Order: sequence, then structure tokens, then C-alpha cells
Amino acid sequence: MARKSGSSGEKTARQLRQTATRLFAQSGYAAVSMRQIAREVGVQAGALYLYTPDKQSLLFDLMDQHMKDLLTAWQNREQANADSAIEQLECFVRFHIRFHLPRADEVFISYMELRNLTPENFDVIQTARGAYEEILHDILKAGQTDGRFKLVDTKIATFAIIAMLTGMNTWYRDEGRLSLEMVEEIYLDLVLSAAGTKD
Amino acid sequence: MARKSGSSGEKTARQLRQTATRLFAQSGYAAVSMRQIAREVGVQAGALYLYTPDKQSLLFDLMDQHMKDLLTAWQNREQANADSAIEQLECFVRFHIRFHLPRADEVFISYMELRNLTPENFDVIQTARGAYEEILHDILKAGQTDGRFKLVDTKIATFAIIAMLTGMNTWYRDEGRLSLEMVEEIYLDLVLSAAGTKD
DNA sequence: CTAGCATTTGAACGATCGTTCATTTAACGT
DNA sequence: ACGTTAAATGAACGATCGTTCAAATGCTAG
Repeated sequence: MARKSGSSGEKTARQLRQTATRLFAQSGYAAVSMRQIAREVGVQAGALYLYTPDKQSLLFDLMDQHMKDLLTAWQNREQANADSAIEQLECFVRFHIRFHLPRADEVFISYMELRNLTPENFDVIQTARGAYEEILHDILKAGQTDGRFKLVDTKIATFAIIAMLTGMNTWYRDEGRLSLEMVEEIYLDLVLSAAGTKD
Repeated sequence: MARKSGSSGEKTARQLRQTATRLFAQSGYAAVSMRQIAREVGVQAGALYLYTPDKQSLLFDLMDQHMKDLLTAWQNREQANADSAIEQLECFVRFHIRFHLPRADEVFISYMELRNLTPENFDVIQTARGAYEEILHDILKAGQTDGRFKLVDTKIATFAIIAMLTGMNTWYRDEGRLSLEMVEEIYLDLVLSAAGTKD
């Protein structure tokens, strides 16, 4: 047996990305073998190398695409012309939650597998992450300047808020106690309070 | 060559724990081989099995000890009889930071390597983590009851605050811009604000 | 000084790893 | 209908994995 009936490169490539995303998130990059991925895709291990030059590139491409999607989605967000810093912060929080919650696996990978990237690949992802953090940092600095926020240190607040928001992914479940909308309001309240908008 | 001069089981056991902690944090459990650990300890791989029954137990013991240390340290904290919820929260934040910051590797492992634990070992660690989260949750509930905190949901606030605090470990460096004391004050301000103590 | 114990070596086990490649078969353009 | 290309197989490569164990050696108590 060689080529299988109904086979299509595009379909296999898509299944490879999906399967790798799921397995890497579930067990970690180093713990997942190419043979295991191949088995769940439904091909032999050798066939995977038609779609990725090697395992490292597979990981990097997933992470890189995730970061590109994130930054692109922010550029294309609705309500891109919010005026006050408070409205901008609200916009950011809602955007972050709506983008990250449905992508639990990709988010998990992008945070947990940084150490399994080669140095060059690591730099690329870190730069993208820095660009995303800068979005929030700029908002906090603006609010601080015009006196709407009361923050001791905007840089640390940036890290703290992003950590807080991204932490959702560790406990949120679709079938859980709270809907996405309620969670969004709760976190919005926490972030606005932390920023000092209610003093 | 067999036994080495100056060899001592206690010393090797200690070096094994230290080396494994460092390497697991650096590269991840699955990516680190017993031979690599042995090389850095300064023995052959076979010798490690005098000190751990297998690699999985080595990981679990590190994580289990870390969680036990954490809960024990909380029991033995100074100022254990803080009265108001605000003071209790302040006590918790300072405790968390002082305990976690000097243990970057252990904290990293305990968060990142959960999926490499067997189901039984996973349950043990998760239970310990739940006990720690409950400490904060009880404080938040108390403050909510007596009206000092203004939180929409104490359970989510618990997760959010712990995520925020633990996130410090990803960026804090001893030689960095801010001292431990300054970081402590900044995070304390963020947490108290988020809890709604300044409304 | 010596017997027994603590400690480590170094080789070996079977299993699995990422990756390559000649070969085979299916799909498609002409 | 045929030739070309796309897609996949399955065997094979050397390397490395976690783990075991007999043998060898240093340490220590009597």
C-alpha cells in the first residue's frame, strides 16, 4: 500500500496541525513522538515529513502562527478607536478573553513550550509576545498620564494583568459554572479595580 | 573503578535533588534524561537508582516536597493572628511573594510538569494546591462578608490573584530594576485594589 | 587488620526516538 | 488512455531512552 484513496495534502496538513496542537498541549512537546502524532493523524510517521521539515519546525510554526493570529486579531478588532484609557483598557480585557478562551491548547503551548524552542525560534516568539504586552503597557501609561489610573508601576501592572487574564485558561471550562460573558465582566471588574479607576 | 573516594550517600542524594530541580526547570521533565542528570551530579546513570526508584518518583518527590514546604511555611508564618481581612490579605500576599520568589525553579516545575505526573501523583499535588488556594479563598470570603472587599466572585478572584502573584516568577530577576521589597509593595497595592478595598 | 556494608561503575537490556528513502499507489492534466 | 505528479508506505538508520545488575572499590566498626 502507498498513497491512500481520497488522500489530499491539504487535509493531512490540517490534521497534522490540529493533532500536534492537541497532543503538545496535552502531554508536552518532548513527551509526544512523531509516531504518536502520525498514528492519530492516520498516516505513518514518514509521511509527516511531507508537511514539516522536522519536529522543531512543527512546534515553532504552531506558536508563530498563534502569535501572528493574536496580533492580527488585535489590529482588526472592533472599536479600534476607543478614546479614554479606561475604554481602551476595557476593550483590551474583552479582546484578550475572547481571543484566548477558545484557544486553550494554543495558549497553553505558547506559554509552556518556550524552552523547547531553539534560541532563534525563541527570540521570534518572545518578540511577538513583547509586542502584545506593549499594547497593554501603552494603555496603562496613557491612563497613568491623564490621571485615570493609579498605578505604582505600569510595567509590573502589565505583567500582572496579563498573568491574571491568561490564568483563566487553567480553570475555565465551557460547561462550567460561569458563562463566558459573566467571566468577562468579573475579570473586567478586577482589572479596572487593580488599575485604580475606582479610587 | 567503583566506589569513589569521599563518596557519601547523603551528599549525592542532595546533589541529585538540586540537579534535577535545575534541569527539569530549565528544559522540562521529558526533555531531561537520567544520563544528563547523572553527568551533572558527577556519577553514572545507574547510581541514581540508589536514590530514586525511577524518574517519575524523582519528579513527584520534588513537587510533593515543594507543596509540603509551602503549606508548612504558611502554618509557621509570623503574624499568624492578623485580625481584619485586609490584614490577612496583606499577610498572604507578602508570604506568597517571599516564599515563591527565591524558589523559581521549584515553582516553575510545580506548575509546568503537572501533565507529566501519573494520575495518582497528579491528584496528590492538585489536592495540596487546592489547600493553598483555599487559604486565600477563605480570606476573600471573610472580607466579602464583613464588607471590606468588593468582589463579584471570590472563587475567580482567588484564581486571578494567585495567577497574578505567581506570574512574578516569569520576569523577576534578583539583579533587576526593582528590589524584592519594592515588588512586594507594588503587588500588594495591585491586590488590595483588585479586592476593592479602596472604593 | 579484616569483615561487612555503602557506594559506584560500566556494560547490557529491549524499547523508542527523529529522520531518510526507495518504492508503490492514487489523482490529475492532457 | 497515458504520463506526470502528489501522497503515503514501511523498512531501515544510528542514537538515545529508562532501567537492571554483577562486579569492584572505598569506608567503617570491631
